[in-house]
Amino acid sequence: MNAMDHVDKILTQWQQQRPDLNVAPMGTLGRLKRLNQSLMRRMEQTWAVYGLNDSSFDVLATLRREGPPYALSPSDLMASTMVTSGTMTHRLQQLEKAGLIERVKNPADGRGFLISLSEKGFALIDEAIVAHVETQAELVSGLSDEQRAQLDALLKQFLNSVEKQ
Amino acid sequence: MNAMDHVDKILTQWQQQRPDLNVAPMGTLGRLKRLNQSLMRRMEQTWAVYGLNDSSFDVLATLRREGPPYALSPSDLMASTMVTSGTMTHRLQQLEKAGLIERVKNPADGRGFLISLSEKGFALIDEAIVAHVETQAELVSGLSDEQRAQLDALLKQFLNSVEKQ
DNA sequence: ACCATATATCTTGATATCAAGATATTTTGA
DNA sequence: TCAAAATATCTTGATATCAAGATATATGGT
Repeated sequence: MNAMDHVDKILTQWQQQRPDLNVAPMGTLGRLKRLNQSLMRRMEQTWAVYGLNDSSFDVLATLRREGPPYALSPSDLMASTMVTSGTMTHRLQQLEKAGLIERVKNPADGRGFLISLSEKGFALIDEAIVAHVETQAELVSGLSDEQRAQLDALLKQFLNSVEKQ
Repeated sequence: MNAMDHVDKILTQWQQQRPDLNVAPMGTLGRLKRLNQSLMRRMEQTWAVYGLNDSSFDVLATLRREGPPYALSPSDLMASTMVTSGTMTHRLQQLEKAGLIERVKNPADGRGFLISLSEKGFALIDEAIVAHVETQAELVSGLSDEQRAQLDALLKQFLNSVEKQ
């Protein structure tokens, strides 16, 4: 419980080397980063079972949860997933090559496209999401429901404050 | 406070499309991921002022906080920073080219090296860490000290449970 | 109607990362 | 002592990402 973890050791080292620095925030941000890294690696294993990774799962899931007709523009997808246009172009190329999405010219705007789930893409994401949710449940099982809710509230406030800054 | 954020909208969409799924963990993990992404981007701006990025800062800071003689093997650095050997080789090449580290053959083990901060590397990281800590303080300023401590405790337990799994 | 500006997307070039395998050296066990 | 296994590091090949710039189309103001 109170045992020193990897991050505590880092803070102790800094305190000894640079006692002038306030390293408390470093502890919080360091754990956040390391936790995220561990969580991502675990989730990637589940995605890999379905031939997916973070990027491809992200796009397919965004289209799936949108509901019928399971279609968005690349710009909408960029906004949802926080990546640049070059990254989204690349992701869509891969997914199109794999036959998981289809693209049609946007009839309402000659500059753009609409990206939609193919039948194959729909079937795949609808199956993968079940395994993904199970993995996530397992990952948070070290916290009680109440602790998870507390964490949720703190993260929500934190995220809100950072995105406003 | 209670306003719907980006993650809440995602959960609502899933609930409507797939009411069979328990998406509560997805909220927590989604906020963690998005928060980490926002935080990293902000910290990168500070590192860039010193010609550094996440990778190079990470290595230099690890050597600096180690204390005299500011030296570790590539393997030690890999363990501290959670990257593969190929990644560490690449990082060290860049840092050596920039004159921020020096490498000598490990006299005690002919297979390995010791990586140490150059004078230039020491001066740079000792300056950059001050700005970095200031940025971190600003990033967490949306939480009270008590909230930050609470978050810290929850993250610590969470991290511990995930790394054990 | 027309031009300037904004928008949607793609292209290019550079960097970081990983997994798998290669090489050199050390350690272990019979 | 010596062969087998372990370890430390590097190399290779593939992928994902970003920033900056290019191209095509749309929109707004005159």
